[in-house]
Amino acid sequence: MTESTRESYDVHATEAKWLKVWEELDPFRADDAAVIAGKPKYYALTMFPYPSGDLHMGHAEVTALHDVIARYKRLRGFEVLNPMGWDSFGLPAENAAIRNNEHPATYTYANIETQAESFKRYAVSFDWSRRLHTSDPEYYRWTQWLFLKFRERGLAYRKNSPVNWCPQDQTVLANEQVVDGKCERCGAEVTKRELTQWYFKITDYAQRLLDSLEVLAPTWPDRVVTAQRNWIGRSEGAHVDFVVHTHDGDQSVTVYTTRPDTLYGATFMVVAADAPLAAQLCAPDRRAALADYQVEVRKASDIDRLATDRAKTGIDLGVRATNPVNGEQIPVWASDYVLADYGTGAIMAVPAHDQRDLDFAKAMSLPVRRVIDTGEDNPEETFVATSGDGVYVNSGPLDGLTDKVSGIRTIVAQLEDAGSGKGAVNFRLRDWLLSRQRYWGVPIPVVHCGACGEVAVPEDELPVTLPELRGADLKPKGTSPLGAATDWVNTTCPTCGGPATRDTDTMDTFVDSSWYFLRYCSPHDETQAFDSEAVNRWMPADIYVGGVEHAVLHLLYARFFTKVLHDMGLVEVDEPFAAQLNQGFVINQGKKMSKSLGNGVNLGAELEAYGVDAVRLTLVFAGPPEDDIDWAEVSPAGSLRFLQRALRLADDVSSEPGSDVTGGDLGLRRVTARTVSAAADLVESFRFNVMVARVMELVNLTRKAIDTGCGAADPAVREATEVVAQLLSLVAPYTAEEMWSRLGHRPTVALSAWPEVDPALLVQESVVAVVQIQGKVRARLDVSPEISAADLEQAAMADPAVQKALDGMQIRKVIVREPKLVNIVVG
RNA sequence: GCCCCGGUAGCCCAAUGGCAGAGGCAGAGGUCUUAAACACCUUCCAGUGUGGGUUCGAGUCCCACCCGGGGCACCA
Repeated sequence: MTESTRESYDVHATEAKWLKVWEELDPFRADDAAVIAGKPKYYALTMFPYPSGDLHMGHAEVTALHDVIARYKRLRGFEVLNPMGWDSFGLPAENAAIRNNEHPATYTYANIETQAESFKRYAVSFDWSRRLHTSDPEYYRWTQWLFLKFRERGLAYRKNSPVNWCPQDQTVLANEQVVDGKCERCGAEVTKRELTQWYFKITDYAQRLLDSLEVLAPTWPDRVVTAQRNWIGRSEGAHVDFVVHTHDGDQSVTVYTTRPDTLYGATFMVVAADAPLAAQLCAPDRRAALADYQVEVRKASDIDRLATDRAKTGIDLGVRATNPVNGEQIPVWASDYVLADYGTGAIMAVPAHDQRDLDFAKAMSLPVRRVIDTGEDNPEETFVATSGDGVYVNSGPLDGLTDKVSGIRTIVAQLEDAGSGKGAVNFRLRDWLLSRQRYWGVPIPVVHCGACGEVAVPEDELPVTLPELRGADLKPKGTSPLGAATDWVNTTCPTCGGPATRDTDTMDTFVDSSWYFLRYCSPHDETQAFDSEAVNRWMPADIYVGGVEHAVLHLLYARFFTKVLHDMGLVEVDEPFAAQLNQGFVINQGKKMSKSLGNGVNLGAELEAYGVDAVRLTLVFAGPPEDDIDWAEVSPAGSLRFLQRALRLADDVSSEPGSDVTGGDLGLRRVTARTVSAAADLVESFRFNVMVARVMELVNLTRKAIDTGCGAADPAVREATEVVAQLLSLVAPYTAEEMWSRLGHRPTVALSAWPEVDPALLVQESVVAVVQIQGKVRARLDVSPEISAADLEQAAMADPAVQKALDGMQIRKVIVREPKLVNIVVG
């Protein structure tokens, strides 16, 4: 061993050297012409970052994992589209601008440059020619265009409704952005406000969004599919019409129920206290009480509402309703336990078989009537509602039935015959509230005209660019800061030419990210949002790598957008992401990294200490991609040692490039072939950590072959080392490139072809067959992989150790699984 | 409360129903070295959360429970 090979590996010099070469070669540009000519495409997509500061460990992990796939597919002969951009509108830039008295663009674009430089150093194989930023007018012009198209189709509309309000960020929030009653971004307790806001009608797509999950389920993570199913929240039941006898006459009120079969047990009705219906139905002498109650309800935050042990409250509206199946007169109440925006905002209460109704009945001393005898204690006495199957009682035509399905079918048929109800489906999903009262976002391209009303800005006047505001102008004050730019707000109506005002809200930044993956397909097109041909060429994204925190936010919205664009005939696919991989978090010492805990790990410092390759390798090797990585439990120093070992192999190889390998050491050749074959399966199934383990194994064996085996001159050693360089190129591009170069090849290893495997090398010469007696191993036999069952059994029986163990035993059964196992059952 | 995922060596993790160990970290010993670092070699370590079941055979399949992580939740 020479002295020089024992010198430690100067990772930073290697990085500088190859970064320059790659810059010149520009090897990762996706070529549309190649795909048109018939080369198979692969669209590798990773969730684009928000430009807050420099890259952190999370970015390092997701892009390291993502790049394994992109680089693998490139070696496998695919034309890979691997774009990167920035989700560059949003609150942090705006808050920084207020703090520093500057424009949000300053912060945003400075951070983008920092992150872009870091990504380049990090050697992710992105096609930088397709880079986009959602805050560029060239991009958001088309976000506005899409909004107008949605509006034309009736999928973007304005309504007045109670909305989620974040008092900290001074803006409304979508349902999806309220987590446990708190603002997803800042953690402040969310309150309600009644405002006129823009919505996307995502509820029109609820069923299709649900149905397609079936198609996605095999290739999407379970937790994402489950989360979306839960979020869409389909339930089946019935609409039932009750006639309410109000002071102003009879009024039909429809309730939604999943248990129409318990209709005979409905002893009262409840309407949402904050719905207009409550006031409509209310008896005159109860109106003051209702108004008082409504004040109480509005004061309660979502946090209070969610408290599980919260006592039921409500007021009697002083009117009665007729139960359509038995004519019974039941009281009508208003309460906040019924939600205004789910179902019809009114329910029939069946306290015997619904715990919430029972709690309310108990609190208000309302009657309870059991209509299903489940064999459990009677809820009328225990105040524990029963919800299972049982025998129907007190239920007219249902009496005697014993299962829910036929109970529901019978009662729905009866309601439909009588014209007082019908089967119905309901969704938990609400429309997507897209208006925001903040500055740094896409202006809504609508003007409000006293004469013409709401008027779309004509397409040829897009983009409606943001007015120049900075610093204190941006301070949140409950209405959009855009309203202060009076020159901008005051405009003329595109329809009548009269004075009009611009809509001052901006769009939720999730609108921007709902279509960026389409823009990547033709990022510089100045005439349209995207070129449909290019989109049809590349879409769907074959893999989408990103964080599970978007399980119901971005991923649901992007699916909705894609389905709408499909319906508009603009894209062929109706699902954007064929497969998905969610990485875990990088944590430290068992906890999420945070400033307050002081356990943050700085990516830049790690890269400085161990180099890009060692950090990437550590992240990929740590465990399954979905698992969290505790940085305290992994060893970037160990990764660096391994990379040095691998690199040293390349120095030791002494055969010439292109040497005929057919006469090379067969044992090593077999391992090399098996490693290549296994690596392909492992990458395809996202088991990258195991793939790395296989490469380590090959490195160890090649080392052994050089030192104590066939020797450095054997062409099998070259073959193995070249495979190491190629497989390592998926994870450690600098080291792999350096190896490739030292092996006498021209750059770049990233574009070398996936190594071919001679199938003959995958066939084992002999295998070890295990002979068990009662499941215990008694002998091991070297046999041919093609051995017949009879021959294997015979060989097993002939083995002396087996014969000794079987001495005097009665053989009951022999199980043979050639060529690997014989199990002899005695007894 | 309902639903999903997981629990293998001191640690991170492998294991088409067929010998519990591929790889790594940490530890121990050794070779090399004046010594150390580097490198290389050798080596210790669990019967798979608990209890049942299916099977010739279970980490793997089924049931119940415990623990950890996640989703939904006053959604009728």
